[in-house]
Amino acid sequence: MSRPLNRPLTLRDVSEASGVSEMTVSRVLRNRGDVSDATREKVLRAAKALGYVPNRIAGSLASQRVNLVAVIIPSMSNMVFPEVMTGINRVLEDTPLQPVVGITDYLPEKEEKVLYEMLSWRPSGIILAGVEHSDASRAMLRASGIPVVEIMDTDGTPVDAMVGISHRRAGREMGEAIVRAGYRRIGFMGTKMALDHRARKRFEGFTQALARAGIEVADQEFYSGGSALSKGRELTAAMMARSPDLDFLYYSNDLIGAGGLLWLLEQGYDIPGQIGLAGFNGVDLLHGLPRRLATMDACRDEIGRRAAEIIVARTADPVRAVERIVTLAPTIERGDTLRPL
Amino acid sequence: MSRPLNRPLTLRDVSEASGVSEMTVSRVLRNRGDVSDATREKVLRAAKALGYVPNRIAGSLASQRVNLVAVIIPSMSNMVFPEVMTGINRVLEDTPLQPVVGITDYLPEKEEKVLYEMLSWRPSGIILAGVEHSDASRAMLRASGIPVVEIMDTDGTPVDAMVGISHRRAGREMGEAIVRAGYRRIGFMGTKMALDHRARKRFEGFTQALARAGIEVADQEFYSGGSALSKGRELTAAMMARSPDLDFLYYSNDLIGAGGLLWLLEQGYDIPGQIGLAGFNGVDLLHGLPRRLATMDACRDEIGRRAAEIIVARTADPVRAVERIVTLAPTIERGDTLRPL
DNA sequence: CTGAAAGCGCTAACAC
DNA sequence: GTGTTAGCGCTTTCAG
Repeated sequence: MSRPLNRPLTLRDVSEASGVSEMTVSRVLRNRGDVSDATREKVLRAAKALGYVPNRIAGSLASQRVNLVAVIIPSMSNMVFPEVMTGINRVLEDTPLQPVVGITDYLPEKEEKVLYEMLSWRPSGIILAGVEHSDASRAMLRASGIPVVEIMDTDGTPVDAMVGISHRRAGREMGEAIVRAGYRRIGFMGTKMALDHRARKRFEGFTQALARAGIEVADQEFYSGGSALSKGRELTAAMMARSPDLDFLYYSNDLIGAGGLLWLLEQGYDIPGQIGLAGFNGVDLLHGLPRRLATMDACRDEIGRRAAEIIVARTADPVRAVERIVTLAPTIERGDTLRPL
Repeated sequence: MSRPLNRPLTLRDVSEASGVSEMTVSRVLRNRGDVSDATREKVLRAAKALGYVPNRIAGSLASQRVNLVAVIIPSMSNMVFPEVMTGINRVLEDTPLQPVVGITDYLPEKEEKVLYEMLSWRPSGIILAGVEHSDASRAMLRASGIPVVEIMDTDGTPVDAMVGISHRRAGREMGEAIVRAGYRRIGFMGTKMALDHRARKRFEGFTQALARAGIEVADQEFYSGGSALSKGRELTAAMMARSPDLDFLYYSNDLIGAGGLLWLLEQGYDIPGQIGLAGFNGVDLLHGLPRRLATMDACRDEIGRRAAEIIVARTADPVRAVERIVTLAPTIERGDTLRPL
């Protein structure tokens, strides 16, 4: 029972089946130019009957237009990125543009490779996460001659356009809020940050805010891999054993924060009196936990939307000036784990 | 400060810059055929200096080969699918094939549209979720003449190949395990299942297993949208208020199950003595909860891997016979919420 | 080992 | 409204 590996149909097949020239068939199928209703009917019928699917490879080569937008992100399992994708999708849905996703696994070399692959398809625009890229990547982006939007982070200089939040500032503001709420013995937990620039920047902003208040991070711990929730438990248990006098824990993401929260509640800690907690991201998931973790929205959906809008605007009219740098302002959600002022 | 919307480079540019014919430049860039080291050097140097990125549109048209694999899934925020993607990626990484993702939002019309779009790029293979598709979609798949692997679910007839688990059987087995553990007053909570065929099949298998034991589902509730964790709480609270005598709750996914678990623990229920719980999927997240929810692994990663392997095998050698139907066998993880036998 | 010619399937641009 | 012509940038094929 082998399937019929038959030659794919071409415009010519539809042309012959309908008795209309290839050119007119092409016009009908693309809704371009005036075609009489009679011919249109004939063509559509023939195309459907044959099951013709146009060949965009040929079409794109001929028209020098490719309605693809390359979206390059570090990971799909990080929750954050699917949400950014949702924002992008919503905007592109109303346009002829189609997103195509590439994954870098947070590896600069892989980013370079993926970018090269993507560019070889001559997309209409590129959206990529982060502002730190290899020299080769930057060169490719610049040479591509297409709109490029770097997203998530605005602490840096974009090749072209940029949409995101300042993670340094996000960390700083959370640090300030914590200090203002009266906490003094503060621990930090997060991913190993060698390649996670945004986590690093949040940490930098955070320590800076503490420093201004004359406080140092009392304890810290970094992890990699594994289920974030249980990591949060483990790290928290270990840190509280080591530094039982801590009165606040700042987590680099909500999931490990949630794990810590669950553990502390089980141990009978008084939250947020005895100890306060905060995470980062504002993930939806938190809404089902026993307490709402204090966090900061990363504006994921809006970042996706704004980035896509820039691509759309530039694609429609490459000349018109559009905002090049969009800095969104995340707000602190105090939840139930950050003492009220 | 407008960017240089310059003409993209072509092989010809590299040819002229290096003084080597276009044809030989092409050979060097694709590592095909024998080229002297001297020329190879010259070409590579020129290409890099110019920042040349080949045009795959033209290349694919000429060679009639496109190294893309279309992957069509309902959603990216469902956790399940990113994990399937991971499996697919791992296999394709070692090949020239590249996955391209399309999202259907569980809508048949959208699936049809996305499929059409994808096919218009003449991919080397298609992986798509589910076995229920519109007639038009099936027709397109059949006419495409390329390997098609339907994934997740094996309760149905594939167009070509199929990799997944039997959701009907999964539901049945969980039902049997619950009955065997001695539970009798059983409630069910899940998504509205009009378009989620897999959830529906699990439910069918589940009720069938209960029926065989002379039991009917004592209460049931369906939801849509919202944060799954808090939905789980709400649904559970409502159901326990309505049917306080339930001794088991079966959830159509782990996230709402986790929400229910948290709520029940807070209310002081004795789990699994007074009331037992089970979900579906085996999501990693559960490992950080106060109790491990009983669940059933959906084999997401393996499904992705096996599907990709089929595509790879068929692409390498369209004639060689490969398994057409791969039914994986998920096992029950009893966790801490299903009474031991 | 290298090059020249032909054409992949479609569309831009121009006739009629 | 509809058809004709000439490529798009590359690779296949064949000749040297």
